[in-house]
Amino acid sequence: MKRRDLKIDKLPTIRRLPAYLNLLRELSIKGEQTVSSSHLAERMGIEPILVRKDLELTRITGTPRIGYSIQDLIGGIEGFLGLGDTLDAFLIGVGQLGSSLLSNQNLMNLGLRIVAAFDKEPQKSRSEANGIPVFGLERLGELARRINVCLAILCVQPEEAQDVTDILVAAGVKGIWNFTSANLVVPDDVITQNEDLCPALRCCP
Amino acid sequence: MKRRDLKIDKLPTIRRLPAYLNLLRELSIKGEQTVSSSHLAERMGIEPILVRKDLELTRITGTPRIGYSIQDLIGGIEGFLGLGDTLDAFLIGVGQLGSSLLSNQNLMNLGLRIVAAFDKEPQKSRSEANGIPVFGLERLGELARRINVCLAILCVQPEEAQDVTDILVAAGVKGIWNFTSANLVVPDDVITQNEDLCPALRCCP
DNA sequence: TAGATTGTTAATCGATTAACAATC
DNA sequence: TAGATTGTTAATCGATTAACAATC
Repeated sequence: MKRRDLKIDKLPTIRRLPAYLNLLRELSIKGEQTVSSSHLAERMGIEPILVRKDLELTRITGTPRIGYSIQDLIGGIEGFLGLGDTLDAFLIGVGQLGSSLLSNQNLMNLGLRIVAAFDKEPQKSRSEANGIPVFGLERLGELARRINVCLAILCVQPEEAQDVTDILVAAGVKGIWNFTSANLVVPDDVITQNEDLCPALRCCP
Repeated sequence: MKRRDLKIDKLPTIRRLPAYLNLLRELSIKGEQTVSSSHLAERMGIEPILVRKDLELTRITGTPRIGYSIQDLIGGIEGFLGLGDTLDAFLIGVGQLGSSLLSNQNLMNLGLRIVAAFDKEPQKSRSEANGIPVFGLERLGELARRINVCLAILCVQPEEAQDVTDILVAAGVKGIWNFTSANLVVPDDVITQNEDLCPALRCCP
């Protein structure tokens, strides 16, 4: 069964899967073989039944009284998330946040590879250190078409975000990971994920 | 009516409010006076009725045929989110992501002020540039108690995250904004918001 | 076997959407 | 007035939780 055939719309679950993965890898390193839904639940701060529902999506089944095989789950989640086959991405805007992402090991772990970065002032940008070339913004459209990436990471100024987005969409990019505060307008077949740093500040009285 | 008296549990709405705020400020700068729910909805990529429901929470009412007063909405959302009264926070872990947050203007806009930063190797950390002192991690507990901040921003290595969290919780911190991949275990009266950079990668086939 | 844990089926809860009356 | 837009009330939808049978 291909990923596309599965229900894609279990968004809350999908967002939790990477957290399960982290936890499972940690347990695996500790030498654990199996894990129960209640243990995972406690570590995640959620209910065991929710864990079981989430894991159901990966098609991995557990064993009553034993729990789930950690290796199976790792494989199942990686497979479901499409990790393993690395996903190429562009990064646009090599400012402080952008360069921080360029060197972020987590992205690699998730199977994301930034193949090129773009900036208004490429010579100024502090990257290249990671071996990733930084091009001028004017080359974005051309290279997006040529290299045919489907994911872009947006770290530009909010005012520039929509313009850059339009270029990306025109070039066939299907996913935009938006770190700007701009609300992007995109066609229906393009997915945006906003990571605007807006905490639910109301934790404090 | 104090914020505390309002229903706090409209989480999806609360998470959308900062986005409305950005949009409204933008419109305000353009000289607009009023805005309709359908216009906001289009810009946000959601349904007009959802916008009206969201705005209901701020207690600002609109006018049929006219829409909402942009100034009123800005004030209402700021009031609701408790912006205006600045919230003091600690930042722990002044690596690349940490220093990027230290200089992030967005946080200031949201009324968040980082009053001190901590790092295992404070002398190595590249900050202080922003006038924010960087202390050694060993002083965290003491200073958290003395300065009495209620929010902390966590940018340490995942392995250190739980230890640092325990110190923070013991010192009375009530909100932890977690940028690590660790799953933090905290008491019920402490809120964590995870910003682990885990995109729903599945946008691409 | 007895007991723990999974996985299924049904119930609840909360968020979104729909319908429409109110109103400027 | 006529028409656009709000705000209310009800319906739908989806996610979480509960109950419990299946099973190792």
